[in-house]
Amino acid sequence: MSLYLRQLESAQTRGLQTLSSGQLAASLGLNDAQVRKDLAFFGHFGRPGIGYQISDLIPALRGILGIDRDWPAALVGLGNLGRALVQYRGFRSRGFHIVALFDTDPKIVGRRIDGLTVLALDTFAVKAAELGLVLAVLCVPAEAAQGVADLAVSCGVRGLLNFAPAPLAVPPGVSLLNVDLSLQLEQLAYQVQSLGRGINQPA
Amino acid sequence: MSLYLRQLESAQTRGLQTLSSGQLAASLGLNDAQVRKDLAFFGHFGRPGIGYQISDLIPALRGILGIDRDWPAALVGLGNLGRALVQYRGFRSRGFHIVALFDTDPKIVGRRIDGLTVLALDTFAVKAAELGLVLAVLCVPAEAAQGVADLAVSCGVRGLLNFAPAPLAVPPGVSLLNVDLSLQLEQLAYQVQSLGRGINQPA
DNA sequence: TAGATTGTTAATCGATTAACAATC
DNA sequence: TAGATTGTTAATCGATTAACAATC
Repeated sequence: MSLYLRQLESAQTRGLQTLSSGQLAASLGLNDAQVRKDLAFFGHFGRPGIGYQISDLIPALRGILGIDRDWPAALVGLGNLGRALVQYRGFRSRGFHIVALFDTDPKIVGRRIDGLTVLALDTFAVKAAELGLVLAVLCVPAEAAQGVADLAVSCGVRGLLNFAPAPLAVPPGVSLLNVDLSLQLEQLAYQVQSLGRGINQPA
Repeated sequence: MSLYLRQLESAQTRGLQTLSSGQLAASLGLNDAQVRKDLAFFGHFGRPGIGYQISDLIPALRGILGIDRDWPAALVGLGNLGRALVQYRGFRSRGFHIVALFDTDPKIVGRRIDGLTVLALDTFAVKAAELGLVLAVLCVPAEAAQGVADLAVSCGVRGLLNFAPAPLAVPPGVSLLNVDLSLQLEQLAYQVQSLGRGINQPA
């Protein structure tokens, strides 16, 4: 769905008005029936003989993906990765707002990073209520991850983006997305190694 | 495969000698037949009635995954994300060695980061041959990504880990792994939004 | 009307699970 | 021998693709 949205946005900047399932499929390397099925799942967006009206479909997909609203997010753990993510432009461009930074290290608490002051983790509950935090990005060490996740969830956070290489348990009703860079590296190594024997993987 | 390896390593630190497909499956939330099939694909590692010998299977999996050797890697683009990744401990713990840093910005070239001096990108070819670079991590802006990828590939790099939010084209024989943080965020937002209607996703 | 393209149903394909003979 | 567990074949399930009536 995100990928469809990007193709549509790209087509819009190229000045196109409509796009057919065949065109969308080709640009993403998919089957046209697949595209129609995916889009039809959420509603009747296309018109037979014409295709999909780009100007109608883009806002519809934004709504479906939930990026037409603001998602107040906290970032916990201001190590190297955490600091990099605060400034990552991809976060803001899609309706995400990191509105609070937390850490436990007294050397880091109080610092200003990108216009935000790093707060002590034990003020999380107060700030979560105040700012209406919905998402939390975890850049803490593996050992600390579950504790922070529990804290965040108990304060009403409903989505976690976890960069710690630790398997987290969250209650039903809370979304969890793991970004495990070591795992990605292992997969890259495996792919490179297998290439010698003609095994190819899609990008 | 990576996940099996982690479970095996974790079991080894707990002092276990063998693990059955059922135990492995349970700890990862899979079916036992699935585990046997995955492992059998690479060889006959198990013994009926006993299970899998942990001390034999760990090195075997390491070899299969290719993390039993060194992968000299370059990192291109020393912005916030790039600097964070250089210091990311997950990179070294698995046999990955970032042995060269490159950037085009004259303000960054020449700086020392984590014991390495940032080199000008136009010395890539020379260094690639000298160090035997096999992998490259791209933390450059989206516009620059394809150019850097082409350069790296032409210098013999066989695997790319791309953090730029840009679709890259690489020739067959070269592996590409994209880490698109904005995409991950969109997926998190979608999950959180769908939760209200009882749609649940696996972690 | 003829050509294009949708939404959806039926057919195909692949992947997951169950079952079981072989083996420790 | 009896219990446990493998590797693998057969059965099931779900997802992808093809086909087509409906519609612009």
